[in-house]
Amino acid sequence: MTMSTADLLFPDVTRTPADLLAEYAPRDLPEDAIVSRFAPSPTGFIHIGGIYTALISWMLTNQTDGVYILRIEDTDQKRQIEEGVRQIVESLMHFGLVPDEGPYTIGPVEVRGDYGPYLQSERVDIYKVFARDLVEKGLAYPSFQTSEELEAMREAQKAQKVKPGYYGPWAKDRELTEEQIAERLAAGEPFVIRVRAPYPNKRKAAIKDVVRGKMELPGNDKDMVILKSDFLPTYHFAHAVDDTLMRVNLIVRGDEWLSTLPLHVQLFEMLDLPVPTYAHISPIGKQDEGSKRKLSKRKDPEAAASYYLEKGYPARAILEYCLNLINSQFENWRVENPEAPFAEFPLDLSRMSPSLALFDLDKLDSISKDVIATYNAQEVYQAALDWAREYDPDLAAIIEADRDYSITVFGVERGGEAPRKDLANWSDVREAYGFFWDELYAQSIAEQGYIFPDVAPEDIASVMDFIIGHVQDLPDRDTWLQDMRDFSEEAGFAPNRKTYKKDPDAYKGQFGDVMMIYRVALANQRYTPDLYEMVQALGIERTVARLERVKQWAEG
RNA sequence: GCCCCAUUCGUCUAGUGGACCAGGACGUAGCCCUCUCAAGGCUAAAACAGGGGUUCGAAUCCCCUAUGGGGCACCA
Repeated sequence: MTMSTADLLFPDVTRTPADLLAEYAPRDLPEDAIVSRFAPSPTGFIHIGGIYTALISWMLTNQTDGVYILRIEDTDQKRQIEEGVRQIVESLMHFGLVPDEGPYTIGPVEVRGDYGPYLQSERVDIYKVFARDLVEKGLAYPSFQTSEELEAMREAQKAQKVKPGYYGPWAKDRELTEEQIAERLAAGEPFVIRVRAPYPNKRKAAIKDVVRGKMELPGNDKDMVILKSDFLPTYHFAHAVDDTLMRVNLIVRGDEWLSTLPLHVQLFEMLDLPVPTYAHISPIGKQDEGSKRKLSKRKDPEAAASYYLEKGYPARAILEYCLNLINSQFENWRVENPEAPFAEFPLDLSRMSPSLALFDLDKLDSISKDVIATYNAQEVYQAALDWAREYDPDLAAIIEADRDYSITVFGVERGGEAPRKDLANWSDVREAYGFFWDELYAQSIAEQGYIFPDVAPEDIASVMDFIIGHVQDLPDRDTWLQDMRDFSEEAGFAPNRKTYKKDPDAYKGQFGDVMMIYRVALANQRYTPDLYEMVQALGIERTVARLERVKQWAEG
């Protein structure tokens, strides 16, 4: 008796596609619920574009009471990276984009789901069922070419100036008889399974794409590999099988898949499965020597999502920036809904631009400043500390040493109507607030000396004298300022710049100089928050100590 | 080389045949406020890639060119 090619190829397959379709039944969800998935390779590296894609899926599925799945595309055994899955999940958790279903256990959090396995390498038996089905229907066949033969074929095609690929007349094994196949199988020749694409293919592939609208692409006529020689599927086949069985109804992915879309549509049709809706999104790019290009994992450190975390951008700022790229209406929505969680923003893929967007760090900074401006002092303290523990341990130790004081510091000019917007990320903390902590203040003086304006030392000393006496019993803000003005004038400083400019020789300087002396004495910086608030935050003791030291310096 | 996709200020974009001498945001510049910054307010410079059509009328529709992006793997 002779065995069919399908039996020869897949002797251990007992189930049919119908069995699997029944096993992974349609989900019991609201009519318009979106089921989507994030499907990275397990390299551990998350591209900022990955976060961008995951964010879209997360938003849409959350807003429709759908399901957001993490599926790991580990079908390329050459690229395995240990711990990759864990790193991916941790990154997603850091951004708050936690999948509803997936292959992971992190600490107490165990996430599985009824539509797994979620690791493609564990789904081999499932792919075989569908591959066998195609072989039985004559829509797929084993192909025995070696990579050398394929390379030679491509060379020949290049020489003849015809399009490269395994198709029609070039597809040598397309017309192998069952007997021939049986022989070569018996001889133990390695093989792959290829789809039998119509050739020539005049039919156009009709596609529903939420970002680009309706499209018609030339139908596929290449006999693409669906199962590799190790029986692991290629992306194309896994996409059709997995997204069907997981009942995914919206495929969000990069537009690099556009060119293989006709193949995907063809696969669904061959398997007699409904074609899902797609959202092909454009990549994030950067300006590179006058031209735009996609952010490259190899060349651009800023392609890694972790890059922004290291800099200390709050996850929310990064996500809000991404939202801004996805739908520019987001920024108007944000103005109208300053308090609302960004997850409530009605994301609309049809309003997304189909072309490449450049990542704009200035814009990120601006958004991040707005985000941080909504934090209260404790939140700033906590977030800055969390960041510093990982990326700037010295700073962490310093701000942690006196928690109450640090919170007071972060409360300067914060929480009112117009909060300071001087932090775009946590690595800005040192520069903007460092001087508040004695250690960093002393360090600054040690490194660059005092940076007073050009005023005689004895005048600085006399300013110190006055402030030291005056600061002991700090009056209200207006009085304080008026006292400073009065002192300044009595001490021989012009009341304002204009007056000073008119007759520079008549004055020691101007009021602003006095205040600058005050400021530098306390911070050794030219740029600081409001002086009055600074004094309050520093406290009398610390303030006087700094002033005394300056006085000594000025006198000596 | 072939195929697909895209193209509005520096950047992200609004714009779906007349409401556009093209609007907003970031960035830039100036002014105001002011003890320095930050913020805030006001103002300014700044774009429909080019060429042909279609139409009474085009940023918007069609064609060509240019430029950019992506693909042409037993990688995703």
